[in-house]
Amino acid sequence: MSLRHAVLGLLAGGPASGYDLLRTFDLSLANVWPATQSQLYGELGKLEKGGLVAVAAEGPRGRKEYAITDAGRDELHHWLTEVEPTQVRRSDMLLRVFFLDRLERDEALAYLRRQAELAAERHERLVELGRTVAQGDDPLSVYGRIAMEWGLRASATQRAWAEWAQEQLAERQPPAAP
Amino acid sequence: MSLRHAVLGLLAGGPASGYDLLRTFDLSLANVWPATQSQLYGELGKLEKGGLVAVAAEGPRGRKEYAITDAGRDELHHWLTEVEPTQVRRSDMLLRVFFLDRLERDEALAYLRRQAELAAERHERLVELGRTVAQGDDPLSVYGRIAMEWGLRASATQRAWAEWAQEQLAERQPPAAP
DNA sequence: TTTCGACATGTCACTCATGGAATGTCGTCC
DNA sequence: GGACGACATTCCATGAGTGACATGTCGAAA
Repeated sequence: MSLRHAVLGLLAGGPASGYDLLRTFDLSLANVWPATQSQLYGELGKLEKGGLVAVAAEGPRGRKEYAITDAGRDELHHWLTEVEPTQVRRSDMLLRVFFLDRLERDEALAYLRRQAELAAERHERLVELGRTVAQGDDPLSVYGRIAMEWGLRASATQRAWAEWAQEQLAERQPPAAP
Repeated sequence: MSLRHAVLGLLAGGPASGYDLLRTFDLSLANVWPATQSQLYGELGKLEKGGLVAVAAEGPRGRKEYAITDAGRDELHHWLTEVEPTQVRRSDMLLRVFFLDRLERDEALAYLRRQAELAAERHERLVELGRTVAQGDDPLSVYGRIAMEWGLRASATQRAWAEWAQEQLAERQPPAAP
């Protein structure tokens, strides 16, 4: 439901072709809203049919440059200011936690340890990403950094949680004496 | 992809009908993996066809009580110990952040303020939930509390982030003098 | 000049998820 | 004994996401 708004949001920054958008997705939005070719081109077609975007120019290789229309701008504004974000709830990482008692104690601890590791890796990757890109002062970089900060805090939180959970488990069920 | 494992995980704790599972979902797993009737019954059918669960007994009103099979237990164990959780990435809340420069400053601040509010509400709801249920010492309660702790920390983190982001915005673009 | 990589769009088949509706049964309370 | 709420399953339409495949063009370098 939100891909259309992601497209509108990007086109609000200037006209672009499907191909352009695809690269922008990979570069900046991939972490919060990945999209495949088929989805993107399909969505562009639907948006055009709905009058929210229009073909502004045609280039070589069949390139079609899309531009946002006034109707599209209205829709984007409405989505940004009036539609409540749906909180993400599905997490197979947490789902597994519910079933940790189906495992041996060591296996359960290993699982939590692994989650701490993964969170640490994700954190590291974001720090790295922050060093290489998004140093600019342009709006997308500024807000990109704010979004990235979310990722940094989230991964740190997850790591701390996974370590805390290991302690809980260790305290609760001390291993049998040899 | 994980609904099947959620079902297997629950059935590993004892046989149950689709209806039973549905209620358990609503009570305990709803926060990490919601499921609808149609999905659940569909999944049970597929699992039975695949030999991972079997009808253990039939009751009144067409009730079919399903039990996990050895193959199902193997699959569950495999999923718990060897399959890496897919990190959740889609977030329309963060997607909007990228487009905040399309808004007036006040609108952008209002958006972030609202996200802080929502996080605080979610936190409050979890605290409340923690008071009313999950006081037991049974495995599902214990691990349920660990999962809940994740939610508590995540919502606290999100709130702090949204407040930080407001400050960033306020510092960066001081309102024009009157 | 040919060839190769980047540019560029599009389709298909499949699975997952959502939400709603239809259908019927059992037990209990009045 | 009738009405009602809880129990219980199944079907269907729609839309979103995935991944693979198909097709073709342009520019530059070897």
